[in-house]
Amino acid sequence: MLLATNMIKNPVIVILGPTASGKSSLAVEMALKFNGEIISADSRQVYKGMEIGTGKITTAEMKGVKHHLLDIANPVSERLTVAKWKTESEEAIEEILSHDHLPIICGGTGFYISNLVNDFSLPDLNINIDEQIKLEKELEQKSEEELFTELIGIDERRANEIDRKNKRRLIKAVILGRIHGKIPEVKKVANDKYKYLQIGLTLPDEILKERIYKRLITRFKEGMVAEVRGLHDRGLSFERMEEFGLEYKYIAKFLKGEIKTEKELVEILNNKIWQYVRRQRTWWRNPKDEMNKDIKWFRHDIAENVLKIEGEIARFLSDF
RNA sequence: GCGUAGGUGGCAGAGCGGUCAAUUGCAAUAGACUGUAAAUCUAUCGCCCCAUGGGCUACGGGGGUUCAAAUCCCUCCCUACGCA
Repeated sequence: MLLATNMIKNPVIVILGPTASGKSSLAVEMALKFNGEIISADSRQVYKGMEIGTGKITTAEMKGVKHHLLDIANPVSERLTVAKWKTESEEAIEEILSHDHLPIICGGTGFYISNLVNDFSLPDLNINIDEQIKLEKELEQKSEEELFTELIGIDERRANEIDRKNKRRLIKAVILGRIHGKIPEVKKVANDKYKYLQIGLTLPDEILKERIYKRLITRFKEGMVAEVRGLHDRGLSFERMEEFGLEYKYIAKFLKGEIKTEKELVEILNNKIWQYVRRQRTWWRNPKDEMNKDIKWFRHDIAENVLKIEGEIARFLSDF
């Protein structure tokens, strides 16, 4: 019985790891074994119509397992952020638990997972996207120094810890400050609702690189460029695509003619995806995030490890 | 064969007598991260050392001018374009 009670925390599984490490299929496998449902923790797969470019799981690959938080936002008119994702994911967890299924968070966006698992609090921004973009454009005109100075006036604590060379963060902090005044200190709330088991998937560099490359080629064959072109035809600006990064950013550049050949495009993407993998690894390596220490890492190229993971989950569940 | 423009660090590409181990971009490596996170930002990036300093080898090869050369001269090799 997994139903929430006041006494017992509920179990939530997290499957994380760098891109192309095989998270999605493992999550499905585990969901089938443990009667689970999957919640995607991917900052790009939340958008409708962004399929091949995000490596989104297909209906066939889901094997009947219910997936949450895919296709919940319109990339043209909406901007999904951590706060929204956190709220939605918690709702999904509750829903899954309510019919006695096991919630399995699966994804590569460490920032999102960290916010959920640490249960960081984020007040409602309460500003619509057009207003926000207008403010961003306005603040973009200012220098880092000016932004920093304004931030000190609003929220000294945040100013002291912020990376004062990172303009985007400064702008966001100033906007938050203008709306909310001092931003409450972020701290880990003692999470009394859920108990998490975090499974990390890894692969040796050479194997991961090869997988990334092969997957890239496959996706080109599946019509990734056409998908991006189609999105653009339906109103998704190249500017916005560049903001999405990776596949969308560089295919947009290709369609604009800034990247000349498909060969060049593949090469650039291959590098950029690898750089992304390294950023993901850096995130999970960060010792300041206490929850990182609890991640149980498994090499996904060793067949027995799937059984080990299964055992790990079974043992974890036996405590509830 | 003649003419012209070039040959610079993994790549692209600045520098054109000293302040150059050499601007910058990319790639590479490490790191940060609380509201766009696939984004954004930072650091390192010839070799060696008794390392906020010192030594060595470097700007196609060789030679020369100069106190001093990636930068000037000679010569050889190579590349691109033009003319034969």
